[in-house]
Amino acid sequence: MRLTTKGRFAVTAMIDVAMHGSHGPVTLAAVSGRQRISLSYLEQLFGKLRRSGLVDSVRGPGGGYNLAKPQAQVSVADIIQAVDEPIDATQCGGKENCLDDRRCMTHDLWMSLNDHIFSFLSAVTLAELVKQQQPADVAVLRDHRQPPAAGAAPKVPVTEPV
Amino acid sequence: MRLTTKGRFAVTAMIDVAMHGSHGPVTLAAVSGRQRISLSYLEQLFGKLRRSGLVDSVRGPGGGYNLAKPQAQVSVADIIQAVDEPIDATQCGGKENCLDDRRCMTHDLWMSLNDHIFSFLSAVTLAELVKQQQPADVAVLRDHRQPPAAGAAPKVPVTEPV
DNA sequence: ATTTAGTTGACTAAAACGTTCGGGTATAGG
DNA sequence: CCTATACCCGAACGTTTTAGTCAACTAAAT
Repeated sequence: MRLTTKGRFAVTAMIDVAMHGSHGPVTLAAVSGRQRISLSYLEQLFGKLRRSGLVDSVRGPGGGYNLAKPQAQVSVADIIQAVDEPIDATQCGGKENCLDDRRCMTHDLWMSLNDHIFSFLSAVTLAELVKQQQPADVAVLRDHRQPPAAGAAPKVPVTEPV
Repeated sequence: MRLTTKGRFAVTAMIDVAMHGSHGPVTLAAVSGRQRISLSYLEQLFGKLRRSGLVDSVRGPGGGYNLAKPQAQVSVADIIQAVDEPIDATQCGGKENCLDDRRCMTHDLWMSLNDHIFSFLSAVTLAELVKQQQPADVAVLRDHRQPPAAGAAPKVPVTEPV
């Protein structure tokens, strides 16, 4: 699992769609305007998100993108995996001939690291991020949204430091 | 905390130094030969590792690099931070004006993510990696090392999946 | 029909990665 | 002193990835 800024753009955009998609598809033009992400770049990212089954597209006027699944069923890991190239932190591609014909020393380390980070990112869902976002950005939503839930905004659940 | 292959090279090289540094400095030429990493690239990486206080250098014949601290006090996070550019997953550089003059939505998410990954990598020390490596690579070490400890090679401690 | 908006592919500039090269400087050994 | 060793430094290079642009296309609503 690679960690770059590309994945962050995708997550940001998905949060935006989640927050504004309550009554109809969200256009990329709107996301672009709100999040200051290039429209064409968004098109590339959402192409991948769509092919990964994370969003559905609606063409034509009034069209745009909808989440394909409930917010609670979309994790950050899903999003990042959809847009980032796999990267394969082990370089040997799962084979064990990375160094001469033995397995390279960091093989296990990076496999384990991959697993751990993936676990963490899989545990953070869009629903949680949206919930966390609302109180801070109430100003942005002064249009058509229902008021934020009562006991809102628990922080992102960081599995406790080791 | 960015995650690229660059950090892996650094970790691999540090493990190599840790494993072969028991009686004197380890030359980068030796590391290069064993780990198949370009010598000049290693020089760049070790320049950073040295400036970060992770290794000490000894010049001249018989010189090379020594760990500057006990293996148990060097974490993977230390190594990666030394060689990888900070990257600042929040893009706004800690400021909160990423989007217009408000904080961008993913600010908290990525801060939290950074913290979590950092915690994980901080908990994995060189000592553990070396210990884990020995049984698999006994063949490589058929020179001057003491036999591996009795109950050797616990896997890298993955904090359990969520 | 026209407009909206997704879909696709090619193309670009800038950055990062990994490497190579060419020169330095300090030091141990003869 | 001389020389081989090995760290030190910086410039240049080719490749890949980012991030963004552009143009042409398709589907659907009015």
